[in-house]
Amino acid sequence: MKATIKDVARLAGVSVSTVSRALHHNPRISEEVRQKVHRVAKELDFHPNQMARSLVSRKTRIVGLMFPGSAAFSMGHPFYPAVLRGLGQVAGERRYHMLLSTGSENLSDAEAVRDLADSGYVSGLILLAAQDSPMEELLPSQALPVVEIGHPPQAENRYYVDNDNVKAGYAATQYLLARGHRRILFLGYSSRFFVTVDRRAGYEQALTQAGLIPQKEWVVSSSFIENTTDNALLESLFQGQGRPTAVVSMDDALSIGLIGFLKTLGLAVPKDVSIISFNNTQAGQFASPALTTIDVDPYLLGVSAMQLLLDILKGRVQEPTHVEVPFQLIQRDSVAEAPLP
Amino acid sequence: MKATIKDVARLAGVSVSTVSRALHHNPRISEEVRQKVHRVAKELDFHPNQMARSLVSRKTRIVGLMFPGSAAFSMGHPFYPAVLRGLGQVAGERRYHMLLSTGSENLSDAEAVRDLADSGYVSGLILLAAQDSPMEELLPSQALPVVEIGHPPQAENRYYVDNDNVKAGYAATQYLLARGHRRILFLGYSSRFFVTVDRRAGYEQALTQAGLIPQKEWVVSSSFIENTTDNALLESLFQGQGRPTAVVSMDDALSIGLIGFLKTLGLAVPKDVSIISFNNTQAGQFASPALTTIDVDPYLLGVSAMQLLLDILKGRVQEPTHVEVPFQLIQRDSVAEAPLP
DNA sequence: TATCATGATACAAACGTTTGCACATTGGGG
DNA sequence: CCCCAATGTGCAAACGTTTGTATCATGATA
Repeated sequence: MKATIKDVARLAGVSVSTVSRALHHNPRISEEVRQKVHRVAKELDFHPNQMARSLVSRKTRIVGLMFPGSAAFSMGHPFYPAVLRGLGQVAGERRYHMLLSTGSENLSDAEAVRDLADSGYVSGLILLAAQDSPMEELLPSQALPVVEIGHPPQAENRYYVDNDNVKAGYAATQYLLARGHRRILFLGYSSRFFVTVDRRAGYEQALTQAGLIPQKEWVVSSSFIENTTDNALLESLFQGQGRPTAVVSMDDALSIGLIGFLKTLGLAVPKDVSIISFNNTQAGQFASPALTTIDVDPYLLGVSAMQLLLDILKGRVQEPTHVEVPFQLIQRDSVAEAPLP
Repeated sequence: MKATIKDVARLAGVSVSTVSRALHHNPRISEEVRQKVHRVAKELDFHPNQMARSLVSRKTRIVGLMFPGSAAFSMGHPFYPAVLRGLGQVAGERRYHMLLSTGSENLSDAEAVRDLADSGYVSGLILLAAQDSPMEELLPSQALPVVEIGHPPQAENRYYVDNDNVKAGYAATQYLLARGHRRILFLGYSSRFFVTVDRRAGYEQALTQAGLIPQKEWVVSSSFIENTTDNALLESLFQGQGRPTAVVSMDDALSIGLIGFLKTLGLAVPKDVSIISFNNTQAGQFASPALTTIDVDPYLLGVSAMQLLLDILKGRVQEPTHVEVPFQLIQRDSVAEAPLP
């Protein structure tokens, strides 16, 4: 049987309320009593019952985590474990716990969020908002603070943490332009993803600024796994004279797929085609050639998100804010000077 | 402000206790009242306060999850997301939630488990017990049901879910023996992992039964990333006449590393060396050659573990049990007939 | 010596449920 | 017509905390 606050009170020879205050370092308690209470508590291995505590305080020390398409699915990409590491680090330090959205197969993201909120177990929510989803309307109903990682379209009155992906897309493109490339392809997964949209804006901004006109046909999505029609499209693009000499690719996995694909067309990276990539994964580091890539620092994304949420819960943040996490361009071997025209 | 049971009672014109019983389908409540209560509850979007509920029932609808070296770290390997998917599926169906062990960097596995148990938030624990760890002594103190995935050395009075890894090791080795191989190497990560130990036993059993004598020097561990000394060892083993013609490799990632490594030695898979692998990852499926591998069904492992734990919590399982999850040998292209001697 | 401010502690209500028990209503059997 | 079983409801205690307010010493002030 676990020790309760009453046991501590009895053994310390004080009242229950005194124990409570002593453990909370309330200044109204004398140093002497405070020490004694702490000693007894330790002796009994007393841990306050969180349920009772939460019942009166109307708060828990748990935050809900919502990964797109349920945690288990997204974990396939190294980005998410890294975010999780950041989240867990801060949560652990501040003695919070993390509740995973249990992703049943037949449960939409929005339903999963609602479920988390309704459960009553969490005091706040962290949403990995990779793509647009209809969770807007149901959040106000529960009065739960929400921090999003990756920012939603209309983000004025939301709390979120993100890279400046427009700037990142710009930087990547600029890096290629500076090396003489003029025919630059933009390769992403799907325009449903926020990152794709933002980085594309940066890409077009850089092109325009260099006096080039962004071509709609040169913005392509593919996954190199299922979708053979996309690959046919890519194949036609890379045939012939006016082919791209460089690619801005939204993810290392995509880039690695691309390298293999280009090889089948007789094109070598970076000799014939340069690639600048995103996400700095281990796979990209060991690929050949090793990928020049932009590290968006998912760990820091996680750290910042959890810090922001816990600060909100503590009442230290009032107005909707966002935190920008810096990215870093990592030079390796997948980009070369553009071949002479 | 959220609706409480009192609001429902008032609006339904009955007492609080009647509402409680009505919602729990207590037979003492008349059908008429039951329906009315349910209607009002739905109308108010009433969700019972879990804290209050847990306070009296001394139970929560949360189970704690403990991944080795903290969730975020282990997620790098596709095995764990798959397990998580299974766990989440069952938890979701049965309206349970999952609390992640928040892995601060400076927190041992044992401490993390203790933290979970002490938190008071969880009613049971699922431990991904990949390797030996000193969590034995602290579990009895808390009266928390624990289900382990992957079984510990002395497993008599524990609940766990696992493959029969001895049998799996035997089957893998047998598969090679049946194709004429006699010089078979066993390649693992580290003998600290339970799976390595068990499968090795199966491996040796198969060899012995075929009239061969297991060689201690032919049980090697490597990771092909950091550890160059292991690779030197492997290199010497694969030089010269009496080299292995086949390998039993504990993981697809290891096998893929091995294929590349052998290539540098001028040896081709499966022509010169056959490989049978474990874990049936996507990487192994797309590797060249595609890996012949044993699928240990991590999803089912997760499903079974969560089912077992929830059944224990429901009081439907009394005695320590274990569940064996079947594995499956998937034939692809990394194993060939042994070359003639 | 009586009064008061000060500091330390205790009392008791409240949080939202569940559940053992008491109570009220009904209809049937004696 | 009375009693009793059966059926349906309500009362109130309990779960383990937190916290506003009351109480109690103590020593200083008048």
